[in-house]
Amino acid sequence: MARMTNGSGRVRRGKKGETIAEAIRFGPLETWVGFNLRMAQEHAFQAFSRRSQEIGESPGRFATLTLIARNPGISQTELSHANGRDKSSLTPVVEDLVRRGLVERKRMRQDRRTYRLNVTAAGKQTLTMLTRCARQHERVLDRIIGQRDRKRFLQILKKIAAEVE
Amino acid sequence: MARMTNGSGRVRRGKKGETIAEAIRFGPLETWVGFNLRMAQEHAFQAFSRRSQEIGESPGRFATLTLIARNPGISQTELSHANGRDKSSLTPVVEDLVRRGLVERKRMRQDRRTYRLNVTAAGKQTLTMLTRCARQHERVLDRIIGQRDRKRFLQILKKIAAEVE
DNA sequence: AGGTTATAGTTTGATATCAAACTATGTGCC
DNA sequence: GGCACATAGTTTGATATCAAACTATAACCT
Repeated sequence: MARMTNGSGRVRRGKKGETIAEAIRFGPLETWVGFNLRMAQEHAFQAFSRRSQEIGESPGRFATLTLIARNPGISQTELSHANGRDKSSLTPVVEDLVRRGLVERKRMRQDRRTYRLNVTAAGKQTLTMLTRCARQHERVLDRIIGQRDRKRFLQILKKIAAEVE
Repeated sequence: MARMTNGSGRVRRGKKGETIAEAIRFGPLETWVGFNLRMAQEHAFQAFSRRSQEIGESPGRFATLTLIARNPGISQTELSHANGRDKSSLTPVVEDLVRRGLVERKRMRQDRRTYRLNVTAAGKQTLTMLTRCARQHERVLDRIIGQRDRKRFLQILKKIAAEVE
């Protein structure tokens, strides 16, 4: 008795110990963009995470690798901005990518503080696999969103990232 | 010279050391929902984080407190599902809320494994402040999204959270 | 009743992230 | 040249999160 079958249900007991199932009330969260944005992101990320783990890569590596590939010689600070993370978060990520031979890193001549990052041949191979995997993920999201609203939806996401103080 | 003024710019040097500004190329990331969802969420969260820190609360506490208030006697597992987090993440959060007297926690009579959570009077006061703060945040997001698209946008976010495998 | 299985919550260990302090270089200005 | 300041990247310390192992209780089955 009283088996929980899904995550959003709620179970209570009456006076005689009988099972009473109730829906969770979300109150104002129901209509707030912030909360729903977080939930959507979290679920989408988890799904992609499972997918990319199948090919043995952490999901965070993907955007990083793509950005390096598309911007040969990019510096770590530029990369961290493009990727929306603090530069300090990038240190271990880049270290790992270099150690595994996916990315190569050279000091700049003119400015010996900064590194130039480039994807190696092996990195390109990995990126190809990751990209395939990301495309599958995108197809799932596309089907959920629907072709008609997709473009507008993307625009709004970009607008939020750009404009929220 | 060569001062970086914003996050998405890229600076390079030519052969004579002159400054060349370039835009970051996002490649496929540009049109992928997953990436843009993450960026939007991150930015929105950061903004709310700053806002809620002004009243001395961590942003994650907000959804938790709202859900307890709206579902008196909710258990930790139910709460963790509603909130989209693992139950183990909730342990320290609830501990902290209880310690600070915002939430009260009692064992259930019929099932001595589970707790019932309730918001205290002090918790309600804090929640009022947090809610005000969240409403301001929502107004900012609303202005960015636009009244016309808001409803559809929310629907899609909910759909993603619900349906992505 | 008693053993097996399920569930609620906690603990533990791993990861990712940020922010602030730090090191090393570079730039601007006198 | 030399001092103040800016910038690139790293280190450190704090937080949040998950997943798996653990504990205690409870339910199910014979």
